[in-house]
Amino acid sequence: MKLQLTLKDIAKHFNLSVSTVSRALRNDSTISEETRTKIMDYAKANKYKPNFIAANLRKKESNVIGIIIPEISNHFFSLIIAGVESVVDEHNYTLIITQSNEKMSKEIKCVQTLLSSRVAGVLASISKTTDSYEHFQEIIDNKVPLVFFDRRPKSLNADSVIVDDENGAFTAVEYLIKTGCKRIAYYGSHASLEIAVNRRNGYLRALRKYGIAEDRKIMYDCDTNLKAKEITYRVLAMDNRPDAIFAINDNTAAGAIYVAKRMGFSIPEDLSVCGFGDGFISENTDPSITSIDQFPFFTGKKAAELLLNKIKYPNPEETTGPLIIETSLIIRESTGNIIV
Amino acid sequence: MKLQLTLKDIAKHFNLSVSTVSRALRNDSTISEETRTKIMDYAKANKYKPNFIAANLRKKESNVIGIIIPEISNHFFSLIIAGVESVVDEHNYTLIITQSNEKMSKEIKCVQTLLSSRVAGVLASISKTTDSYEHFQEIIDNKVPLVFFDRRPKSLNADSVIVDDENGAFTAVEYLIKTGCKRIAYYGSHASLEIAVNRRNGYLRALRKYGIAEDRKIMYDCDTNLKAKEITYRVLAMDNRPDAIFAINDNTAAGAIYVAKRMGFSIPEDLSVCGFGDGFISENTDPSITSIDQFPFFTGKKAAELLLNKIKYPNPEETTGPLIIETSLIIRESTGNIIV
DNA sequence: ATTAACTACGCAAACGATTGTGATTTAAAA
DNA sequence: TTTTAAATCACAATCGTTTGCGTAGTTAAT
Repeated sequence: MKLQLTLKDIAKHFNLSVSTVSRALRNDSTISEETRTKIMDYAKANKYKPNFIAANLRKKESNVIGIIIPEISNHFFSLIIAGVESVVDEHNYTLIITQSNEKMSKEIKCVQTLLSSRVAGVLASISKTTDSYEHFQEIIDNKVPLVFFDRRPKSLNADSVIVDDENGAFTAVEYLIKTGCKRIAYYGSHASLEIAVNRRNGYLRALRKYGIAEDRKIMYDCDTNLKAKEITYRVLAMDNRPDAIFAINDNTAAGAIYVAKRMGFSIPEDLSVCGFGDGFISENTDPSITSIDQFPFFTGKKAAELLLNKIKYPNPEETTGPLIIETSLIIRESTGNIIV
Repeated sequence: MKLQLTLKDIAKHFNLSVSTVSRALRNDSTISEETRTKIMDYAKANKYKPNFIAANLRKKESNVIGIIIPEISNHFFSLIIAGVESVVDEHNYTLIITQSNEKMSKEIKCVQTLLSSRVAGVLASISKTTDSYEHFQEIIDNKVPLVFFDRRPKSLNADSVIVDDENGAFTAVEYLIKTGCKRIAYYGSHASLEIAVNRRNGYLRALRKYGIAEDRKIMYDCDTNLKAKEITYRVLAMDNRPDAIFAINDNTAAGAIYVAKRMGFSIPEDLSVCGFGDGFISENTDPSITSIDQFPFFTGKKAAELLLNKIKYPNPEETTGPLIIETSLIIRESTGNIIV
């Protein structure tokens, strides 16, 4: 048995030329109806599979798009991948997934791989440690379409699909205020991440709007479950303790809740807690966590659609402004009711 | 600016032949030291990227391996992907990810894509709805190495890496018994899935070992959070109610806990609950859930290693027995202490 | 009957890399 | 000085497709 049937094999079988077979399979009308069906039937019966490699080489185009993800097993990103996959698949493209593991060195390697694979376009979310963008510039220089999602470089003129973190945070904090919270702590992350800055800004804007003074003493650098478990004892034991905690992600919120319950606080009566990101933890904690849904699947879809559009209508110079995904507040049990 | 530098471009620049450039870049000693470094320097300076497509076509081999996943956003599978990616990357292969969405029709399409992409090998976990295996047989017929992970077809002679579900379930239930539970309910899944059957068998074996009679009345077809929430009211309200629940996955266990708490039962005093799979929900519920870790990252690693080994040392006929991943019981708060 | 216009297909050159073989140069051996 | 072998590199085929162009053979128009 031949390993893989080729056009040449089919041509030989019918005593035809390779080009005729090729055209017949693409249903080219310059080939007679009779010959066409004859060839197509034979191809189907013998499970002919076009060699994408050869076709792509010849056509100098590719049906694969590449994606660079900080961490595949992160639920948020895996949902983005699912969204991307849904549209990529629909358009008969193939997805190559690479993972940076939040390290710039690996991220650079990902770019090399994707470029060597001559992908038609790349989707990327930069790693936390990335502080120079030459590798991404190289993608642009090679004129392969590039779209960032969620996390994007500050100093690069490229398309992107980002979440409206600022508004999301604002909405969450405003909601806390409307439920009667007057002293809201912030558990955030390093200013190096744009999303962290934006969420913090949303938090601050909400405070300002309702005339609540910003207090640095209850704003923490705390973005993991573990850190929240460490810090929350101190936070809730202080004089003039916060009556709410707004955390940059649900894992952190869960850590805060864990500690608060063990310290005897009841939630949301004594303390309201709100997370961000709606990982699926938030539904399973007790109480379940009020949070901000970022619609990662939708984000992935939009990013892929934008990329495919750029592939279809190439226009290297032009980049539209970022596509902004609006968030949604999901109210659960860890916050109180709005006071009218 | 040229789109992508090729060997021909470099050759032209130095007035050398393409073959010389090719050999120089692979550090072939038949090319003079001087020419070699000259070429390599130039290539590096101008960011030459070998065209994998062309190389693969010529060499009739591929540096990409494909994976077929039922659902990417499932945490278990995303961890498997991460494990796969880690070894695939280490060996300078590229990963193409396809998703069956638990549908056989899509799964067939995935196989077509992978075969057309002339992957060097494929990793697959079959979808829940797959009931014929011709598409996988086709992979084998084409002599491309194939390794199943976690879920495998019953009637196909292929390599696989599977979790020792039977022993895992046995260990969990034995532990429940040792903590004093005498009437253990089972929340399981359809018999169509091999893993469901195995877990159930482990459950039954543990009961037998300790002389506990199997009772069909407390064995349920219940494998989601929602179903658990529906069913548990009834389960815990019955006469002679169970003093423990062993659930086929953590989501289901979380649903049971949710209801049990609301019915006023305290866990684990009144009711022990044990899950399976150690999704990261289990750490964040209250109480956190005792569960069975399946080591998905490790499973992915092993599957990838097995596949790469088959690629390296092709031996189409021979398939070793399945590689079995042992599980581990993670004791948390939803179960009691062992009674000595 | 001659020319024009189709129809249906084949030829051959690409795409970019790899690799066996052949050719030239140079230096060493006889 | 001639022979030989090693060192360097070029030639050309090849992987499987695609595609512009050319060419038989047929039909229709003049």
